[in-house]
Amino acid sequence: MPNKSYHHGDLKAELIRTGLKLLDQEGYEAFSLRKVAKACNVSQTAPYRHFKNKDELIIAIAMEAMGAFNECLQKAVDQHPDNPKKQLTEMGIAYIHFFVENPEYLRLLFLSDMRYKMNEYFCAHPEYFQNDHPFQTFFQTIERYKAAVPSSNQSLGKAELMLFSWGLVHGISILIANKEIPLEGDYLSMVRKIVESEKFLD
Amino acid sequence: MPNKSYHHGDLKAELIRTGLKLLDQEGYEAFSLRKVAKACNVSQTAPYRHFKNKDELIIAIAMEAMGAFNECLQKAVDQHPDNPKKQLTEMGIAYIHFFVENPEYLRLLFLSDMRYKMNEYFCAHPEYFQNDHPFQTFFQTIERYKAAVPSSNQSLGKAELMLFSWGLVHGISILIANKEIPLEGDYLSMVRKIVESEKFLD
DNA sequence: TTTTAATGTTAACACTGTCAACTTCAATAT
DNA sequence: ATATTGAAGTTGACAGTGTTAACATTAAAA
Repeated sequence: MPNKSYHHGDLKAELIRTGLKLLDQEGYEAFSLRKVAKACNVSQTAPYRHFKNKDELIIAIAMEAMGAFNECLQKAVDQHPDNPKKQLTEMGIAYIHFFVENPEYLRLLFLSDMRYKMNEYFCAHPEYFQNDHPFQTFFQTIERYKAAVPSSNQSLGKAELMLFSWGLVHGISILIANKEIPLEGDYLSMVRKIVESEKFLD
Repeated sequence: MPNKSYHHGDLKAELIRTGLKLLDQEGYEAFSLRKVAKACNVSQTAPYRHFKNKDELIIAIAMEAMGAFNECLQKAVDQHPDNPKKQLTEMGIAYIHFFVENPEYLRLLFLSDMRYKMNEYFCAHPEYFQNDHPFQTFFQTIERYKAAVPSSNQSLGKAELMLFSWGLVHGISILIANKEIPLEGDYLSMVRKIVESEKFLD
């Protein structure tokens, strides 16, 4: 039953929710403020009462997506509380799995122009960055691993290991999600082989 | 000296050249057909005599960029004709270096919506894909390496090694170029350490 | 020399983000 | 209880976008 009152009640939340759905359905480039407004049965300019401009709405949507992504990583980590190495590999696999199954999230979070604007936003709001940002989850997992297996990859410091493992799963996610690389068969088993490859861990 | 005649002479080439410059200067989202036309001293709709639509111009521009990128990879490979392993590592480093120094190329070639349209284009024009596409350069280098060092990474097949090494340099390029990861110091020496890390080659 | 097709132009359309000005209405202050 | 105010909605307008249709120019082919 549509709320026919002049005031909507919770437009801000519905804009984010509807926006995420539209972004998922129609892609980043086709995304338009007016469409979101229309989908919420509200005038073109109503969103401006809740967001300074289009970018800020997209950033809010991206925050939602970032949270979901981070939860996914954290869950993988939490399933192996006493095994830092397995935490790292399972988190890596979860990373790839999440983005291959949700390619639109990948574009929103990392592959669109929004990425640059979000970086600015994070600089302006460091408190967010320090809490449940995937970067932190990744970094902490690396630190636990390095602490638990001090002999590991002696030639690579913490920063290099971070760049190595993050870069690896990030790149693989994109290559698969964007169909950059022709793959036959089950990508997940390939990914597991790679990520667990003893050649790069331990 | 501006060519004042009604017909331009070589508008198509100038559109691509000017377009690449604008893309580089103002970024992908700010890029507009009308601006390119204006920059070429030509009416808004003149480009439509040479390209079916905006996408086709961008694809043409991306082809140029793709060629430059592939040349860069090929050059790195050619500098070590008798050392397949060094070919692979140096190509990887060149890969990262190219995109970190030309982040707008990275966006154009891999991070924008254009990526998807280009994939469709490649499917329609497989002859291009088979020649000087970076994918081929990468794949051939992997194959030479695998042939030269058959014992390498026994647990990983050619497809997995491809996904591993390409994913690694691709991901690292993006993390650095997009400033996703805070880096202090010289990124190139870090990259060299990682890519040459004996843990993942041999 | 005539024809024609390639290459240019102008005018218009629908769509976009955004602003200014106006309206409604719930909550607060008197 | 009533007046006021400010948050949240509206309409209308503007400049910029991609794109199409109709027309103009001119180099090359017939």
